[in-house]
Amino acid sequence: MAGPRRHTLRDIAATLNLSVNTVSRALSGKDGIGERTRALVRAEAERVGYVPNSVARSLVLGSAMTFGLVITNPSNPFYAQLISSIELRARNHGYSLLLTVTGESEEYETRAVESLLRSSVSGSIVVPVQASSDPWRRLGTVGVPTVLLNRDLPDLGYRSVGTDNELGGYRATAHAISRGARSIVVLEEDLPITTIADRIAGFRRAMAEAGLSVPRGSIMRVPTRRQEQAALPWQPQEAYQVARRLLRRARLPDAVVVGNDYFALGLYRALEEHGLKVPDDMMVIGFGDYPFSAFLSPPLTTVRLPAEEVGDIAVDLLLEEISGGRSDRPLKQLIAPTLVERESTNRTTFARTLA
Amino acid sequence: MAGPRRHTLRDIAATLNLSVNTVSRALSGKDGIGERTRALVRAEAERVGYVPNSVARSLVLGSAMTFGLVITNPSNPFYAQLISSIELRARNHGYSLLLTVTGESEEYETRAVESLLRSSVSGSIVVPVQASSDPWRRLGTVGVPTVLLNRDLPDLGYRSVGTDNELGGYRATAHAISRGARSIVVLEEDLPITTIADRIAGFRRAMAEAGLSVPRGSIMRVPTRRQEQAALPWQPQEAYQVARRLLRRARLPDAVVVGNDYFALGLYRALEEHGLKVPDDMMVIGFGDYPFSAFLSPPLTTVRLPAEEVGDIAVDLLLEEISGGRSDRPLKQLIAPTLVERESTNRTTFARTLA
DNA sequence: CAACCGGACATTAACGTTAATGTTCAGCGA
DNA sequence: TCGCTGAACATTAACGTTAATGTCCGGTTG
Repeated sequence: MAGPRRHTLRDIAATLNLSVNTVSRALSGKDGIGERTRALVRAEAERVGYVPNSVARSLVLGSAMTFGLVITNPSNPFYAQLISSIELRARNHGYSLLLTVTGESEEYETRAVESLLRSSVSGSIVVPVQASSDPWRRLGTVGVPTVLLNRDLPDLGYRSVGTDNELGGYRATAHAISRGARSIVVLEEDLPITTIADRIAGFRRAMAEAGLSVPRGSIMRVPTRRQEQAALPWQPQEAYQVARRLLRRARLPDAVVVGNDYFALGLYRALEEHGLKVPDDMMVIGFGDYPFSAFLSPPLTTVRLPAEEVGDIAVDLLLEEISGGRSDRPLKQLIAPTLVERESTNRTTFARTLA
Repeated sequence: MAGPRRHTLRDIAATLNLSVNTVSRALSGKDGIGERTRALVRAEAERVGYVPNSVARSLVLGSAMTFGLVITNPSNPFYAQLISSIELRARNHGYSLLLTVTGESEEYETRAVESLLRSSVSGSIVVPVQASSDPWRRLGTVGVPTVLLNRDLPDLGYRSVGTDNELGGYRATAHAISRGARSIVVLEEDLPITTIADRIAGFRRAMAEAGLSVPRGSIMRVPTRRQEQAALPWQPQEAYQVARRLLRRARLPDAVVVGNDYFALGLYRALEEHGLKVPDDMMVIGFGDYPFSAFLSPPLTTVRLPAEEVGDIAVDLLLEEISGGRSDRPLKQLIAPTLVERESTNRTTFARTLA
């Protein structure tokens, strides 16, 4: 497969007895070229199957027309959708996508920054592992436009897009309350990211507004696996373990709000093993509206995240940042998620478990 | 964020009164440089935060140390895992990943090829949309090493890795038969790819070996959405529609083997609506062992695909192709999938539906 | 002591493209 | 007819790096 050498502008110039510059201008449609010549050049380029070398182009133009996309875990359906929508929109604007997967590992994240700098990407869209915002600060100092995706690093001045997790947590909780829940437990991932803190804040706000107390043990944490293992479908299993601990309690909550729909799977399993019915014995509210959630038994009420919109805005923000145009958009953009009501909160009889 | 100009080798050379070449050699650890000088250079590079420009490097070396990864749909959990494992291994070998999403669209695929050529990737790993292998032939002629992933294009001489779908289809079917199924229906995606044809071939082989007939209507097709919509979680819904058609039949099959676990979700729903129980009224065998499949109710018996192994081999094959080393590996590699037995085929009573 | 050697660095060229600046010459007006 | 103009092209430089040669010089060798 070690094919023939690629044809360059110089080759075409040589066979047509033209200068390299003329060929370049002819092909890129600039003026100052005779119509006859242009046609000749185009024909020859076509004939030899000329493909412009965008590495050389990048070097002289100082821009690689490439975005760096740094994602923690493509196996998270939300991120998978983000990848798709970002790739599509970036390409529509002429940019390619350099993908890096960090797997929630700060070490990989640091390396990713270095890699982005080296390849002189035009900009980068990043889901930070968080905890430390230092690696990403580096990008800014060197002048790489950066947009934070889904998770914010407030102490950097970067633009960011994400879902309004506080609102999501609020809506999930308020919905449960409106369906009669009085004691609610939250199952959240154990990561130091704004996303999760926001959701919990929303939960607390909804509880407070309803005058409900949030006793100790209302927030349960599901441990996170990192690095290589992050891509593995671990989440339902880990959530299942935590759910079993929950179900050993003397007093069970009326509803459980989970941090993502994988957790709901684990919870469903634990409930089934305990002979408890959703929603009559316990209501479950998910987060993410994953592809399977509408098809669970019972179908899962969940907070739908506007992945496509978030991805599109991320690209738009980055494009604005690159073109340097001040925009009327806010620096930090939060898209409101919507609650999708399904059977897992459709409580008909109110068979409250008694202590 | 339009930061300061990046420091180059020339800057360092100037401040240290050295030649550019010396600085380059000092930093890249080549010999012919005095220890004192090397230390000086390294210190200065550190001080100014020097980052090598890999675009320039790529230009002179003729290799961008980049792989093109062309995937149809990241929202397919199998591909999501492939992306993760390929990215990890590629990066471990010093390669970056240029991601393209085709969404099963031949138009996007053609554009992707052009884009790969332009960016002079060192090689590419490709899930072809298939039907036409022409765009990919182009890569070969220009000398871009290419490995086909998961779907083969037999008429090109490219290396390929994938799962042994024939074996997968066979094992799924044979398992159903071993659990007492005599009439089996297959639900497959409506795509002209080897993957699906192979699975069906495996199904037929298993049926033939058991002396069972495959009447018309045994293979049902689930239509595919393309392009932008390909990322959407459409599959369970479409499969549900097809499953409803199936359940209107006078004579229902003992088992249904589906082309991917999303389809199983749609089937579960349709069965539940018809008041039919899995596995006692009908057994279901999935394909893919998606993250949710172990947590369905009942847990889904399914064919597990060795995503990580396939991804790793894809990278290895590409590396071999690039280094030009003939290897002892076969050109086409098929990894055997394994059957994961769960409750959806654990038939205890044999309540065969009668016509 | 002259010739040689090799370490340590400098100089030059090259990668393929684009941008800036030159050159040529036909056509035109004064 | 002379000089000017501008279209159509050529030439040169530049992007930042690496590779191939060059040069210098102190030290070794016969």
